[in-house]
Amino acid sequence: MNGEKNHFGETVPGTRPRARRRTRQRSVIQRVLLEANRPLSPQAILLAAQAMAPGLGIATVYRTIHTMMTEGTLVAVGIPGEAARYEISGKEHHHHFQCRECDAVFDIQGCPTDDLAKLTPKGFRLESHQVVLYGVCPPCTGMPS
Amino acid sequence: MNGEKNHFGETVPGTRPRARRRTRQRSVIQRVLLEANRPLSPQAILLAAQAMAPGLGIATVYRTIHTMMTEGTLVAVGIPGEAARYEISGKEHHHHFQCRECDAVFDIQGCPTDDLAKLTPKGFRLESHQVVLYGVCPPCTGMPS
DNA sequence: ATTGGTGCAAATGCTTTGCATCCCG
DNA sequence: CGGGATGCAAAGCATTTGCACCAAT
Repeated sequence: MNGEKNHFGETVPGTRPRARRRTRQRSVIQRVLLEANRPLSPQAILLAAQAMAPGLGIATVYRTIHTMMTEGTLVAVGIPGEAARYEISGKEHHHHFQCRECDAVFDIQGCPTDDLAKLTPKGFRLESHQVVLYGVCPPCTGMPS
Repeated sequence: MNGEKNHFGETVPGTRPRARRRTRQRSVIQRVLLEANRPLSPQAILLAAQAMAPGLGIATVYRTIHTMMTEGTLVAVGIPGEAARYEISGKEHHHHFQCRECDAVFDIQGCPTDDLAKLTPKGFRLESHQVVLYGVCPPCTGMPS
């Protein structure tokens, strides 16, 4: 999947230009997620990370997301009809609010755990949950900044 | 995007084999969604619909989904890290439960509306919400059928 | 005959993967 | 030196779109 091919379909070595390598890109990605303090899409992570580490590739972002999800240090936040966003786990349990106007997702505090437990139908075992509120965020309601 | 092209890049008419046409595929798709009575992915809708109407294409599924969403007769249900699923709206307000084992999504009754309203931070305007519970469904807990 | 719905396939866009290379120990 | 991490590009999929053709009016 890399380098040029000769007439026989074989890879010609050494045809790829050198790329500036960066190590421990993972730390850059983690920093981006920590500083944002709200769920980000892979593309948003890429943009922010590239500002700190030019040349960082999208594949590294996805691989890091996958690794951290496996470790449990990152959690996915799903919004209907949109790409998943991700945020550092280990924070206090919380939920999210998405603005219909600007699409941004915000963390919100509090959780009606007990009330949700009551919704669980008989025969089902409840393990976790997710709540997403939708509406309009302060900037988009036209409030003065 | 269709038919064969000549050496000048022009479309050669009549090169596409005839397709069996079905009309009002929309009604087929609606029926699939109604009978399932739980959120389905576009691919799942396609499979079920093709059983009733062979030759029905994926494009029609997506177009119908888009039309119905615009009308408000269909709503998207988002699950983290997965493709959106869709279900007929107009039912009573409700939420969802996803089984970790088999990935199926079920409707559940009840909604702690007031409790959720209390979570809304100052300055935000709440318009709607979504709750997803995760766990294990009865068949997957190893219960006798 | 006209209009809208539809199948097909190409196009688009996001995510994953193969490979060679590079970094660090 | 060797193993793991990374950039790049191709591959893999899901979704959207262009077009011609069919169906119902």
